[in-house]
Amino acid sequence: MSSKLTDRQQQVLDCIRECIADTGMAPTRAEIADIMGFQSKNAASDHLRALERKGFIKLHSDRSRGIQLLDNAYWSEEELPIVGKVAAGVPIEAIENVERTVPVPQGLFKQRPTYLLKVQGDSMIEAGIFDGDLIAVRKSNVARSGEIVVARIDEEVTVKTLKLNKSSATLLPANEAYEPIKVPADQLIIEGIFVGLIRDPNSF
Amino acid sequence: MSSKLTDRQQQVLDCIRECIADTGMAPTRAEIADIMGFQSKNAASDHLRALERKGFIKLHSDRSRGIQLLDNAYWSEEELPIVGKVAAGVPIEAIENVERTVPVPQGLFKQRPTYLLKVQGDSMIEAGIFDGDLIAVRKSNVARSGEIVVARIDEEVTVKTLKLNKSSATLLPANEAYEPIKVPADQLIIEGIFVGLIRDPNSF
DNA sequence: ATAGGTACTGATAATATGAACAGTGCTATT
DNA sequence: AATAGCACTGTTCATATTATCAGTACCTAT
Repeated sequence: MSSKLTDRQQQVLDCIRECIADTGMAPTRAEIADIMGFQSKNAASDHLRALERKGFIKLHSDRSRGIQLLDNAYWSEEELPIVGKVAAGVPIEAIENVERTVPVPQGLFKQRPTYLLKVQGDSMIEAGIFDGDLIAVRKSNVARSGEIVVARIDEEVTVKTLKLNKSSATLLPANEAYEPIKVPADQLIIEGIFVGLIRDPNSF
Repeated sequence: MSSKLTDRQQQVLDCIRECIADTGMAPTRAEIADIMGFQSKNAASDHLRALERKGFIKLHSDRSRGIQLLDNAYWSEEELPIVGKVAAGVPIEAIENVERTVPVPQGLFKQRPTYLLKVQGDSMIEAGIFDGDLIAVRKSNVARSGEIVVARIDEEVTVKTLKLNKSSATLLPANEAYEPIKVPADQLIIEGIFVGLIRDPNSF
């Protein structure tokens, strides 16, 4: 239903977004024509109809500036639990008790996280993941090679970059001081995939 | 200047907020009158003038639905603007146009950010700030030594760790490949303080 | 070759909306 | 007692804005 936009339609949509970001108001047909360089207001009308038909905006008929953005409009917020601490160095602690929850809106990250983990240790600092950071994790039991994953070995949970070979998996730290961990494929349990990071320098 | 609102004025302001949250459009005088139960559109006009005089909204004259919620009102919810890109390497780009907005809840960071900046360059990688990261910035024109700040030199904006001496300031990169920038105290303008970081590995 | 989508120009009519003015009643302050 | 701000009703007028119709031109798929 929501087919793709043409270049020109995309430009008009961007123009509407800019207007709203700029003034808080949606533009009129005349304003769109002005910004886009149309001689006729109807050119703008045509584009708006196309954008509505393709599901990107909603037009409120007979209302001034009655253009409503639809696609990225629905950010519903969700409280995500911090389910525990995860070692970025030596694996230490298991995923267990919910310490507290943090409001994470849908749409903050491209992939929707399932829960948050507080990072302990410094084995991922070269990947920009520091001690104390919160990482957003999407629950998954599979992962592709190269992704940063939350993995469980025995009863311990750790965050590392995953490298998959034929029959074995390697958990790669991002810190020269640590050694890669090689695990037989059947002993490795993927808990989830790293989909975002939140850092608060003022949280202790 | 921004004196307090009367109960009725507060109600009108809330009504405007709701309208915008609901439909994306500001209400007309007639719609406000309708929602509030006024018999006359002018009652709404009067309230709008009062709200503008007290600094809560901006009225765009002769424009339909030309009601703009001002600073304290507009972004106080959750949507924070990404106001531009900032160089973490060599300063390149100025704070300017709003690209898009991202929903950032109140309690996500200890200090409430005013806006977000997209980081360009790698001069802060040892501080865990990577190219493409969004940094949350609280607007401020003062900062303490040791804080990570967004600073403006001439017309260029950059993010660095601030070190203050007697009469001069030093902007310290977190990357061995870059040199500290020493600036006379009067040529340095602090734009804001780093209060949080958001990274989305899937955003591109 | 015909139909439909895209991408416009140009003009007119209908209506939505803002602005201005003239009032009323209340309350708090000087 | 007078003044000012608040909180409205009611009306009129100018203009901002949408809606619609009539065209032109180009391109693609049937």
